[in-house]
Amino acid sequence: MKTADDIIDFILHGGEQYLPHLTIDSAIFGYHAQQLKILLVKLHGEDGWGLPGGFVKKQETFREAAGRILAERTGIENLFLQQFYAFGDSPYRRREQTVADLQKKVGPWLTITDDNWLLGRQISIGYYALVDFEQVSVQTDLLVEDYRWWDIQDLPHLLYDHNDMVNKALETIRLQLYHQPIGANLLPDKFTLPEIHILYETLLGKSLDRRNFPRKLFSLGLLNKLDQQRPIGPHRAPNLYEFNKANYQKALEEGIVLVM
Amino acid sequence: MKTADDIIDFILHGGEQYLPHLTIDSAIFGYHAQQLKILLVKLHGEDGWGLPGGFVKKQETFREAAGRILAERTGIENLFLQQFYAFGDSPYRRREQTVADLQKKVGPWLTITDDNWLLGRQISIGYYALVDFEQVSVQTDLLVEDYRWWDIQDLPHLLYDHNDMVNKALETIRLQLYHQPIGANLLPDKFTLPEIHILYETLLGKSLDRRNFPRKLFSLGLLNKLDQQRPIGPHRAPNLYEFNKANYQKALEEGIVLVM
DNA sequence: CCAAAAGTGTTGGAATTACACCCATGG
DNA sequence: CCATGGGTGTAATTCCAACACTTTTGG
Repeated sequence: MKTADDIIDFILHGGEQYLPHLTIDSAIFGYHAQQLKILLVKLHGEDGWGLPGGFVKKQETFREAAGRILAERTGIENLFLQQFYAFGDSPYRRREQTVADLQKKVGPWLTITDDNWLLGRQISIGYYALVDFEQVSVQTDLLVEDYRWWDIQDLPHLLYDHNDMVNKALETIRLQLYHQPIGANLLPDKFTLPEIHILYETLLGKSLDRRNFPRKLFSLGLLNKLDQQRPIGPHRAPNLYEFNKANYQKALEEGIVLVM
Repeated sequence: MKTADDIIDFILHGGEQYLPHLTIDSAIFGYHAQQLKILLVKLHGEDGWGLPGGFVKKQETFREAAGRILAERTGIENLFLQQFYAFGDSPYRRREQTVADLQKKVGPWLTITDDNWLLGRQISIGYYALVDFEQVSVQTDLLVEDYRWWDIQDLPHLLYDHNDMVNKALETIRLQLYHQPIGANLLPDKFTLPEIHILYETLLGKSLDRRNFPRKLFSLGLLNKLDQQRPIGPHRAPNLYEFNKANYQKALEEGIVLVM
């Protein structure tokens, strides 16, 4: 989706390639400077910020679509991606998109006819992703006017029902945190104990004991201690750790019970 | 949906009233004779058993649709209903329904044209419900040829991806059990400790200590002891309990942490 | 040598588990 | 009176939470 012609073709004939009335929207969480952030985009023709999203190709799985959309936006492939909810109930989504609505969005250069595939009620399936902030480089293009990482404490009013989506995604992540390990996709390969500690605190929104917290991860065999330190200015250099991939994978599949 | 004419109208013109390409399917669990059961239906024109489902009206929420479909099938209203997943990835769902497929299903009396609203890829949103087995009376009609409660241990091969749906629903319920109370909709208003005990064991698929189990429910204030017993043949009559509605509701909303 | 952050062990209390005997009932 | 299932308390253990001082580093 690069040139203006491509976009015109998408608006008029996208229905030949994509499923109509269904989008995937992704809450992409990244972690940086001890802050949990979420990636929002601003599209040309839209008035505010929203979650990055896209349509599902007719032969594609939801999962593949979510991965493709994410790769298009962030450049990262093979992410931890999880479906968290299907959205269709908000007043915005129950009101059908009319010819006039759509015409207003696309501007006067295109004429929308009443059989356009984008008309009607749109539902959305939400996926969340946890990414290493530093690996992401967002591409702006003819669709995406701007993008930005936002503190989740400090979100603006988002388009449509996207605030609901963010809240539901966070709620799901917090619950999942008690049954699955999280972090392998939010942190760099090698990280320090304070880093993962603050990550968990940020996700759960509460403070965790500095001495007890690592014990739980160790007792589950999730961490390997490395023989390296990271210099961090005029302070004691913290040790580096990595996830024990085998145990991490096992914990993902079989589930764990964490009490924090 | 009662007469043959209604059904013909539904097949030909349902798209005017319902959202195309989207169904709601419900995993309706009931509990009886110390067995967790699931309600399956067999539709006219289909070869096997599947979950009861239906379409969403254009102005209806998913939630309302799930409730309406459930009420139509079981006669129960105002149920505990929970969305658990959106299904669209299985090979069956990615293969589009063709004119020939649909024609075969509806039989030779109707002619399916290539603009029929039922053609194409169908996705489904799964809801689960927990119901009191005894309150349910299923109606057969021109669509539903037969219905039956099945032991979940003993399910047949279901239509399409419905086995996946049942498994995902069970998995979700088991996880939810640790964070929300369950039972008010599966048990009669008054029940005995052994009944709720075996219910939890059945849902979790593991045995729970007969003396420790009730203590947890009591410590959360979920149960009121009644001054009644239930005669059960030549044995000691077990006491009856009811849920403490206020605490139950609070636990539902705020969440709990159960370790079992 | 100083400021800032990392690292590390122990203890008291709470929560969880494990376990066995008596009671009530209807036939 | 007997077979069956219901009811109940305690002790041992494990798990969890709370807590403060020492070490390292660069400036």
